Amino acid sequence: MPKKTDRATVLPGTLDMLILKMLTITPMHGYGIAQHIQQLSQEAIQVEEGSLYPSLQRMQVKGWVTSEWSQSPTGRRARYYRITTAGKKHLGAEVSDFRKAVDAIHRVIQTV
Amino acid sequence: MPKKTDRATVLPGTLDMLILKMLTITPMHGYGIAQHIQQLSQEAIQVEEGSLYPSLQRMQVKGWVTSEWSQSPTGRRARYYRITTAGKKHLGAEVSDFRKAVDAIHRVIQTV
DNA sequence: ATCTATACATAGCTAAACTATGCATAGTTT
DNA sequence: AAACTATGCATAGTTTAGCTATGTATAGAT
Repeated sequence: MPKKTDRATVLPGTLDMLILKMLTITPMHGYGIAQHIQQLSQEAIQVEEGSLYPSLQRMQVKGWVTSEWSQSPTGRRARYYRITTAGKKHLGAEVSDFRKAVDAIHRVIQTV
Repeated sequence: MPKKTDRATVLPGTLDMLILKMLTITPMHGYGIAQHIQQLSQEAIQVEEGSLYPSLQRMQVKGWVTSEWSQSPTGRRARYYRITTAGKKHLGAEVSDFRKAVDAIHRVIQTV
């Protein structure tokens, strides 16, 4: 029996944005991206591998990231992702839309 | 050819919360809920009927809302929804989780 | 008469994120 | 030497929310 999906993502639809943001720091491999997000969010966000890698592949198809095999600091092979110019542009739009959306939701849920 | 789904919801996963919040004001029918959310969000959020009614039904099954047929002020039949005690409790948790999630995301995307 | 706004509802599709699983290797522990 | 843990990538299959599109129906305005 598969486990009941009790709690979904922190906020669906924001994963791409978080990943792209991490890649503006420096090119990273998937595992590193997940670690960074987890640490920066103070353990509030944990990116599942089954979400992470499909997302990276989608974004590669869309031209927001590129990737190449390389060596991780620990000497293991790893695929390093790099944000593209189009990716940066998209990230900017996503962050802007996110802020607007949050503001809009706050207006609604703060009503007395 | 069906239209490309270009922009999804403002923020997926928040619809139930918004609907429940509206019902804390007063019992409303579906159409009224959509109008209220649209106005309070200053037109930023538009709730599609194909999202609204399924959501109301799901929440009814979960026991967060009840409903009954009645008359709208314009004299037309309308199904009025009312938030339950369980619904209020759930709403509180949702709002709390939402705020935490937004904070966590902000921590990540505000990194320099 | 026709059009617009109000009002509910569902069938069918899409896409994101999840669970579960598989593969593989470096380093540590027993 | 064997086992375990952490690192690392990837995909198959499922679930679910929200969407598009469509149908029904009626009050009020033009």
